[in-house]
Amino acid sequence: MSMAVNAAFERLDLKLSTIIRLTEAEKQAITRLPVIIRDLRADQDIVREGDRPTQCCLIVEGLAYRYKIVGDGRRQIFSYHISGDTPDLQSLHLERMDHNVGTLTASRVAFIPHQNVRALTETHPRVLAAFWRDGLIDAAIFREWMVGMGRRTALVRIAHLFCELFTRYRAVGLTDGNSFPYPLTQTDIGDSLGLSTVHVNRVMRNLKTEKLVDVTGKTLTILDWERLKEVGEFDPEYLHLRNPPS
Amino acid sequence: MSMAVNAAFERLDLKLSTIIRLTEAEKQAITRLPVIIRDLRADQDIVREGDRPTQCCLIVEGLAYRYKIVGDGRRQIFSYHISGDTPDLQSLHLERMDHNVGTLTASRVAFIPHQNVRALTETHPRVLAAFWRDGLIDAAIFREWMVGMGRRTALVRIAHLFCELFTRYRAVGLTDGNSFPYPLTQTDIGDSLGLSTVHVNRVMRNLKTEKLVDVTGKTLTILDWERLKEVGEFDPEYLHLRNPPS
DNA sequence: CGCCGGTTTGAAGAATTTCAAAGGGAGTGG
DNA sequence: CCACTCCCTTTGAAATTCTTCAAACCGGCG
Repeated sequence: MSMAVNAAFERLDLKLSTIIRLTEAEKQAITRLPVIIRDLRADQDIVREGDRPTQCCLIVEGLAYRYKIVGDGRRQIFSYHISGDTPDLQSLHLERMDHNVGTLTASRVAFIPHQNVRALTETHPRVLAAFWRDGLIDAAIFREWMVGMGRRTALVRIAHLFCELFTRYRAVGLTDGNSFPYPLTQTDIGDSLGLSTVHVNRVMRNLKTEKLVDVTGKTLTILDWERLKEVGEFDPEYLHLRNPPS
Repeated sequence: MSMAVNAAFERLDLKLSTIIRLTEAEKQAITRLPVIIRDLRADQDIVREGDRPTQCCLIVEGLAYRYKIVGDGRRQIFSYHISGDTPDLQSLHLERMDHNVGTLTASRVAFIPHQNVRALTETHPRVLAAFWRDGLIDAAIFREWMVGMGRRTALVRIAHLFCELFTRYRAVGLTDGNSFPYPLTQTDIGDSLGLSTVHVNRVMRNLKTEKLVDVTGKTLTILDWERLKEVGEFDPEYLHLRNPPS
């Protein structure tokens, strides 16, 4: 297995360990899951609404996202998924996909047959609990986005999203100082937070001129974490991390 | 145990049975969970953000809801919970509550110690899967609300919410023809869908003058289900019911 | 060089909020 | 049984946020 896949499994272990500290045996049982690796280009669907998957995916490298297309072609993005995430674990229990999972960048994805995941959770109940818990955190993130879309202004929402992304990248060791990979377009941000691209653009300019963030190439740098947290009304509690950012 | 509590457990069984058809033994194991019944007045919190619950709750009668209060006192409602629902099952795996659960009406609630739920899921893995699945449907509902807040107009959102409530009440046998219990205020609707009370009022008037719904007392009647579904862009797929409404 | 996806800008328009106040209806106390 | 109160609904008008449309710009890449 490639280094990258091992690293992704380690990030998964790390994430799952946040309350139930897994034993070495449990971590190894996860790492030894049989996988089929696929390399996908950007903007490819991993699973589609209506599919009845027989396998789950683990993001090894790249950025994936969950989304739905509504009647008139508009898109709502629900979440972003980085290395170590398992965005469609729900397919274990919900036969039919009610939304899409796709890649935002070229990505390497590991597919694991449901039967092997089931076998793992049957023999390792604590791993099962960890997977369950992981999905509950997904739901907590959805709720936090709902708060944003329902009750916060565009500026707060965008600042909050940057705080969340930074915190999650940091939790799995994928930040570089105050920078993290940022391949998102302003349209993606808008489709995530319920805003038009034009408005995202104007708010981003504020964040930049206020020296809160800087975007260079496909990297976002947080220039003033304290103030960004304040502007974004960001409290990482909902992410249920063991070591929240200082 | 009172009739009402039995009925609530039957609704829970019904809900959990939607994919994994539970055996009589499994249903009985659920029904025999030890419970402490409490009667709560309207507008009481069942659990609060920051709490570390040692028990889960089952709604027996009444209407509960999950919500969060943001900085300036504004409220975001995430979901509504009726008889047979277990709105804080997540506390089994997420130690600290990241939001509140409260009553909207006077309600009867059954509390079940975590240790008994854990014992049940250890001896009955299929019940565990059913609980897990139930939480995944919660998350699917969150996503659907996100679509609404991000990408649908106020009219569509409100019509959609009414469709959802009707469908969920119907699934547990609590509708009366095309009517269902409706104790929500226009402020509640607004706090659910990210709208002001004033605007909710104006949209409700449209729905009423268009003869789509009627609100009398604390009952909402759907006057034209087909058109309401259409206006609300409602597709019940996300609820993952076995028998979606015709 | 020229294309392409993404960003930026301007100006007009729409949806929705805010503020302020009046109206209604159900329950409570006198 | 009336009067009062409280909560919720309804209405009007002005203000704001955000969207839409349209076009120019920009930087990387084949």
